[in-house]
Amino acid sequence: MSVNGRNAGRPAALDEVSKKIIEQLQNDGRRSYAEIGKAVGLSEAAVRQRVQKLTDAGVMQVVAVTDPMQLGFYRQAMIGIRATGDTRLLADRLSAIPAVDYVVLTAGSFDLLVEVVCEDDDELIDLLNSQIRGLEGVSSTETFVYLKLHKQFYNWGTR
Amino acid sequence: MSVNGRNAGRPAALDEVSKKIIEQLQNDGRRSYAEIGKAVGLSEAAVRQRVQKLTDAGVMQVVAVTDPMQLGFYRQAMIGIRATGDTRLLADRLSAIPAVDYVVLTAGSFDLLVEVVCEDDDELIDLLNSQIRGLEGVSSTETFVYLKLHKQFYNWGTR
DNA sequence: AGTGAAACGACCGTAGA
DNA sequence: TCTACGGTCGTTTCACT
Repeated sequence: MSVNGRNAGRPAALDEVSKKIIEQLQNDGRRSYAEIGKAVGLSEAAVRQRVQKLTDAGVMQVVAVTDPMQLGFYRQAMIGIRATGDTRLLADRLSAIPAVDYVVLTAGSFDLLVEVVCEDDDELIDLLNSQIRGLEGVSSTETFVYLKLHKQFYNWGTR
Repeated sequence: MSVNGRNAGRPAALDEVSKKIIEQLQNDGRRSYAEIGKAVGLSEAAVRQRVQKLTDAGVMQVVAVTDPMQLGFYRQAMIGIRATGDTRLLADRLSAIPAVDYVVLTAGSFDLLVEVVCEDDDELIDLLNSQIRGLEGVSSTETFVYLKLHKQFYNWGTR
């Protein structure tokens, strides 16, 4: 927790032990606390407390991530959007679209970037025409169809 | 497994039970097999076998994902890259840079999109000048600095 | 914040339908 | 591919430092 009870300030840096715990869970999210404890030199209970705290603070979460291709979603794309009006409202509406799995407000020649996951080209075309380009505040879009997702890392922050 | 032992073809669609299991683990990657079994109407051992198979097949993996902001990485950006030569080689070199956490080959006005995670603007500037723009095959870049990561979903494929 | 101990529950291998 | 079961190991709670 932060010193003053708010979380407005910049979070305190993690110590080396917590970083090691996170690394262990980045390699395998189901590794037991006891095993992690052995690796980082802490008791099982201590590891569990730290994981709990890290999770509660939103520093990390243990989740299943899936491979869209393996699940029948053969078409992914990043869509750059130029917008008018409040981009936060637009981001909310974009987030509500099931095929949209990533929304970020940016500075540069796009105001938003959204990643979409589709079953095929037809769904992507429909998505663009019927769901995205029609949204209020979307002035133009540019689509970058994924040819190959080369590499994706989940070790943000610890590297 | 695929019928002929290779994984070249399109994977078979998952049945409803496996989808439910994945959903459970997307909500909480540490949920016990017994608990998941209760939710999907299967024994603990059956759930365990299916999770093992899904993991081995690369359909899903349970991992810790972290929030870069909470770990002191206050600057993220997407970089669009126009390239000459073999983009696969370039993608390999980009993947080797620690600050790069996402590399995708695209069709469109960029040949690659890479996401980077930096501590601050200085690191981002250095990354662009010293590590990315100097790579052989990079003809131009365009940087989209993240103002706010609005939403990120991990339920790719199941939606 | 950490340890240690005891009760409980989860996990894993194996056998069998 | 599933259930059933027993041994082992992990997790949880609590008292203590």
